Amino acid sequence: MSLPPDMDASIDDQAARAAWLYYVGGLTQDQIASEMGLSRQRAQRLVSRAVAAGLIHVRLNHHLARCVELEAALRERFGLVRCRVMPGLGPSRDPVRSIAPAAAEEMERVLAESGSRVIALGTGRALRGMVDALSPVEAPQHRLVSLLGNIALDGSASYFEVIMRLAEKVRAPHYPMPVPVLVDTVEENRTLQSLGAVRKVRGLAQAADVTFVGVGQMSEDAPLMTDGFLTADELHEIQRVGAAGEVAGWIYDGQGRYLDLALNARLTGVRVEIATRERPVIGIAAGEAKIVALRAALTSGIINGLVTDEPTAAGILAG
Amino acid sequence: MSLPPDMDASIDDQAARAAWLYYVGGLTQDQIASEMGLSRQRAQRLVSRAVAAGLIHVRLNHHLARCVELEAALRERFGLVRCRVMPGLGPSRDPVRSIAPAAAEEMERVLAESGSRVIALGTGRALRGMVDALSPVEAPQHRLVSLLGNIALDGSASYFEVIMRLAEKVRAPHYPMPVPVLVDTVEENRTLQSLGAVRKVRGLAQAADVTFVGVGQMSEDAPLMTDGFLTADELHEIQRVGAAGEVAGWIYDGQGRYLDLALNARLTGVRVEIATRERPVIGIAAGEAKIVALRAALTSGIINGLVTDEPTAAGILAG
DNA sequence: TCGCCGTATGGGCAAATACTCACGCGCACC
DNA sequence: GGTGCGCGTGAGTATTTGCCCATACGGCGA
Repeated sequence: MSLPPDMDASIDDQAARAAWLYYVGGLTQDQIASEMGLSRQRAQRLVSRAVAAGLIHVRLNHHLARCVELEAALRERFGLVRCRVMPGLGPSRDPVRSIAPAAAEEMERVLAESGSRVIALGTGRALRGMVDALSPVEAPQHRLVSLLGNIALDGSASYFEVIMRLAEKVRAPHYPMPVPVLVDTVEENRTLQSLGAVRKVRGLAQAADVTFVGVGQMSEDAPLMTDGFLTADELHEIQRVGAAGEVAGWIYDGQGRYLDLALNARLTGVRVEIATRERPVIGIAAGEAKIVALRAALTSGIINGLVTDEPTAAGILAG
Repeated sequence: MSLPPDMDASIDDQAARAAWLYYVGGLTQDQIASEMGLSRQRAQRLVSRAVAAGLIHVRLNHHLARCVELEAALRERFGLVRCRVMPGLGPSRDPVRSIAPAAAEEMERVLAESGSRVIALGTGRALRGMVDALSPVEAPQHRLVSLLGNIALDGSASYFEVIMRLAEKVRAPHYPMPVPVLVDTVEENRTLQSLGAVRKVRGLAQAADVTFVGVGQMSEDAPLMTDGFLTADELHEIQRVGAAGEVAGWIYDGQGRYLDLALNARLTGVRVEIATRERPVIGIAAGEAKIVALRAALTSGIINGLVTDEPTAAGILAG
């Protein structure tokens, strides 16, 4: 997945230019084709490529009354530091599409601070979407630190990589958690935690000025299970003891109190503790399935900032 | 299939929602129509309205190699503090469309500062475009001040209003220059300048931390003439003494030295003096006609920041 | 060298979108 | 109360776009 040297760069350049002419200039693909000396089909492919590759950002420059209401209600009820509610995209559409641009704006707001900040990051599809939607900005004054590893049980590193992508975009020093998410035994965990490198990253993460996390549901489609960290049996067992959701792998109940599980001893990542106004924890999540998990995390204050979509916000408030 | 029976309060809300579904959600206008319970034509109109009203922002998330080169060359040659070059849109297209989003980003960068800043603003189509392209952000810590009035010779106030619009978007205290751009006599000017309110605004503008200005050409299509501040005869006279361009109404020659004109004594606005690294002056301008004016202003350092488009950048460097 | 395979290209076509026009409704002015 | 005006609406239509497919190109292994 390394960036090609030149050929693709110029392809991306062409794509970006075509998309610029299309969306900003308002030219038709025919006009773009003649302007750039291409066939119309090629112009079409370039525009569509630019969109697919995220070379083009579309953002809403208008706060919908309904979303603002929901934001206010959520702020009020849970005492949130930050809250954004984006319009829903209707059922059967991935809500990450909707919240990613707003999450990116929240991140940009932090990155724009001129003072040096420590920014901690979880993992997950929503955070990955956020990073993809982010405009590249030079922000080398900040430090990015991971709350948990990105290596699955089988050793594969494909679990949604967030911190490296982000670091690439903003050119900030970054501290990935250099360990698997979950280890097999308590002893292995103890050994890992004693490593200087791990201790340093943990310390940084615990001192983060702001934290961005996804929120996982504990229903049958729990990310922990689909990503292979839990078996179906383990999931059901944990559901029985009242699991409602999970942040960075740490599972909590319906009131947002962390559960005392055997699993905990094998988790290597940092547990996000109660968020404060000075050190907020922003949850990035949306979807019917996550409503319960979000309400619980908001109730106890595991997260005190939220970016979500309209139906999810309504669902949280309905409970 | 319609989600909530909620009559979306305003037409803009509907338009924004439709555009969101279209651009972010990727629904077709047919799907939007059934989702929102409208006719397809209405959905189409809403989307197009949202685009026209600037409810939707499209930005490029990719720096084109050619533009980066031009930026580097301009930075180097004129010692610029800030420089952005956006892709051109081809001839016969308004270059303001191209530079407005980039100018808005520059402004957002300033607005994102947490410390309090004084931001001075000129007038003109380019600045107006910048403000239109700006995302609304709460930035009440800053103060916005106008470099010149917005009242034309005939008393009309329609001259591109920038500061009020901007203040509305960012909710910052603002200080418009409460006078006509140009008065009839030197005495009138002296009277105006002695007013406390005017003195205060001038003082603020002169102490601005950052200044955004348009740049006017002095060719036959000079904004000063088309906006009615100069007659054709006056323009020709001023051209004869070497006028190359104008910033906030103050005319300078090909080296960017302000000219000593009779007109000056009747101008009420603040003259932008040499920009510094700490107090930069950002020029927002593009177009074939403005190349000479821009090169002059850059040469003497009337402006030390620039947002322009590709052909204009190339033209400036070619001279 | 040949043939195969993956990839990119342009033509054609159906779907989607933008535009035009005629109509209807409400409103203000007569 | 009539009349004209302006705005919004839906139907119809021209344009634009997205997609499929046949084909050309180029690299690679036999």
